[in-house]
Amino acid sequence: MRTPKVPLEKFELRRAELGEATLQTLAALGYARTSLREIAQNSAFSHGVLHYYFQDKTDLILCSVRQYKARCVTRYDAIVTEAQDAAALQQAFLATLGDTLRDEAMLHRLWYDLRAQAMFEAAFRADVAKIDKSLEKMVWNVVARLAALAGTQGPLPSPALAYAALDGVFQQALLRHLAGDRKAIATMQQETAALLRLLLPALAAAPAG
Amino acid sequence: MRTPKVPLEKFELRRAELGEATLQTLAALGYARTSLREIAQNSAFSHGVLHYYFQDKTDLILCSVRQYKARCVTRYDAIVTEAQDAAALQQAFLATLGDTLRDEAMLHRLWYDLRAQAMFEAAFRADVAKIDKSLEKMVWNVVARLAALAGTQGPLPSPALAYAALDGVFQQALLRHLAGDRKAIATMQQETAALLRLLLPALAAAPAG
Amino acid sequence: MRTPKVPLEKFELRRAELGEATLQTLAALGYARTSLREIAQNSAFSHGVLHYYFQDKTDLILCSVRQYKARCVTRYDAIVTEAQDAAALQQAFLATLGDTLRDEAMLHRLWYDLRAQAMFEAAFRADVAKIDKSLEKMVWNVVARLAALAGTQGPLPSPALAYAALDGVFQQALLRHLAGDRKAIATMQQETAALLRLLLPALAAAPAG
Amino acid sequence: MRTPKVPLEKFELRRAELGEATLQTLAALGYARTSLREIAQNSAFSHGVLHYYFQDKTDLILCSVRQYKARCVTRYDAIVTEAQDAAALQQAFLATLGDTLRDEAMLHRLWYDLRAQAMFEAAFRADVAKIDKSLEKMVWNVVARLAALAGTQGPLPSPALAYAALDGVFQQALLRHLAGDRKAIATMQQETAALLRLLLPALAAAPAG
DNA sequence: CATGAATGAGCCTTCATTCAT
DNA sequence: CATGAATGAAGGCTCATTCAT
Repeated sequence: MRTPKVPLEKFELRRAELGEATLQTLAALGYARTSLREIAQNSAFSHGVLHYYFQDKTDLILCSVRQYKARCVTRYDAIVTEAQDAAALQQAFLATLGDTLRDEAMLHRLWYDLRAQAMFEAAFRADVAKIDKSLEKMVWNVVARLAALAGTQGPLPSPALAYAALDGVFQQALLRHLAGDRKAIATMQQETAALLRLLLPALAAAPAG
Repeated sequence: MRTPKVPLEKFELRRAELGEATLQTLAALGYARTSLREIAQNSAFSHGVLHYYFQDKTDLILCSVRQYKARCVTRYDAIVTEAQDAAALQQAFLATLGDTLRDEAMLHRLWYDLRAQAMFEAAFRADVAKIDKSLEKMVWNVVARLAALAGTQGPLPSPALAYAALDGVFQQALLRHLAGDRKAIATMQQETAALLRLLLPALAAAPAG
Repeated sequence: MRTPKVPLEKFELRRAELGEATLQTLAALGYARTSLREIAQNSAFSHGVLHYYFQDKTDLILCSVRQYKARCVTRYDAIVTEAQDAAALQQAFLATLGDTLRDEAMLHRLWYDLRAQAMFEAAFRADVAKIDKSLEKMVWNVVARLAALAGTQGPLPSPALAYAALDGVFQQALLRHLAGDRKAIATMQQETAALLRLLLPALAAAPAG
Repeated sequence: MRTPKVPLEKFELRRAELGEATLQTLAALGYARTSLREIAQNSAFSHGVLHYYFQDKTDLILCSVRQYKARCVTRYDAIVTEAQDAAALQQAFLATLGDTLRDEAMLHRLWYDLRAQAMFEAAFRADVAKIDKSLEKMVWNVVARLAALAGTQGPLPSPALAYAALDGVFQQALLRHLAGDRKAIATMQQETAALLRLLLPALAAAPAG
């Protein structure tokens, strides 16, 4: 009871804090342009501290990437739980996707950047794959619930296919949004709606309001 | 503004040659890890000459990216022209997709890398967007022809949606392929087939062999 | 000037303990590659405590060097006391030299390292000189006793010369031993015997068994 | 004939130039305190150049060490050739040893430093061993010639023993000289003379003038 | 034209040292 | 007393870029 925090817990807290600064810097500059000095300047600490809490740059980036995951993965849980019918769920989903695109564009471009880096650097692969799997699960939560609410009878698409296709649409939208396209969000929502109708034909019968 | 005293044709030839070396190096190492020295070493020229033919590193990379486009964009023209029926076209498409994934994985991971860089560096955006548009057109060539051969009656998906969804599937497959998944290609082909059936329901009636 | 509130005895005990850890680390890595962190990790203490017990790195190293001296300087006392005749003393001396080379090679290379450092850093000079003097005395103990037992009549070499020459032979042997030469110890013993015969011609008359 | 120097030759020339700057810096600061930036500052170049001409720090140091050897190894050739009798040769030898100690103390302490480093760093061992062998040969040139001129009848000491013992004496003298002992050189000459008389008893009969 | 020598900023990392707790 | 968190200088090294030849 002398020490308010277990040392190890405090250590992890600081790691998380620095991981967050890393995330912000990576999101702002991209992997290729992010240096440890820049990260430290976006934190309350000197750059020497980074090597006190992390083995090396890779360790730091992986830690911050895991933080990204925790932040993303529960984003759609609430709307899945709360939605009363298919139309409402779809609408909430599209709205939240739009919010994400608008508010977290920086963070999401980082994700696509890191996923691309994982194609080159084996060190990133395991973590990136785990996050991708989590995102797939998250998307599937929505799609499966949507299917249930819409009373889908026929076969469902595989979770992998649903995620890949929806992610493809999101990625294109992000690209256009970052290029300054004002209609990127609205277009993304329309295309996502169209894609959902293809994935779950039952939705087409009861279109979203 | 360089005013080359070389005949302009030769100048462009050299640029192309160096662009090709750049492409190979980028594909092997990724944007973040590619240096001008490395590029020069993968070419027949010295390291200093790069700044004679290119303003700076960005100029060089953009040039090499444009070369990437030329290489990709006609890849599916032949099968569109030659296919006699929907089943044959789909089969040829899936086979060629598989070949691409197997034989040009390096080049394609570079594409995803550069597309991610374009989200950070405005200088890359115009070129990346143009290439993305070309790819979309290329994909649409196939999809539209497939629809025609299958005798699709109802509305077609938008070219943007078709491209985004198919690209999403390809990207996931590339990720798994590079991670060592032996079944990545086969899985990609199955998911692409499933996706095509969703995009063009008429295909489902006359499934590919 | 630190005024320790610990009993002075305990303070000195700690210094000795940390000096020992320093000695081990220096012997393992050499002066140029030894860091305070590494030293602390080879001790039972934390890295911060070093600056409580020592003014700075130099102070710590000097302390550990003095410990080295204490360890070495009595090494040949026993054989001088116990030997009954010249042949036995010489044999015991050579045997012990061999043991030293085999068992304490790490510590001895440290000595040569630190002696070289003293040529650059004035701070080391006084301590190194004192140790060198002690070693000279130690060697002379043996040589002088050997001379007495052999019944040497003529003039003796100076202690400084005897030490310098014997040390030169030892140093060469250590170098070869550390380079992996299996015969380094045996060669050293032969050369030392030859050198002793030159230093004390009386030995040649009654050669060691 | 266009280029006044063969490129490769020019490259080696620059390497030698930088090796020389390295040698000066090492001699001034010692291995543990020498940085590449410091070396560059003792040269006409920026520190980036060092990595253009040398693979890494070890490569640079090894190159400079090899230069040390070339400088040392012929130092006594002239006096061996020119000396007419044993007394003259011994006197010339002692005089040159004294000059060396006075004029090149810095360089010689570097040698002892690097020889100590070789006990820790395997990368240095081969070069250090080769130089040590050259020095032994150089010393033996003198000793053997001295023996011949003195008309030595009995067995000679091994070259290794002669070198080790003489080097031990020189090293002690260097230590004292660097510590400010004004009599270090004279003492060294006396002890060397004494050692030579022990090594070559024939010298004692015809003492040096 | 083309080379490769040279620069200097910047990168990741290590380190001795300080200091709040 | 002792810890370990934090600092900032310095280390080896890479890099895009410039420029004399």
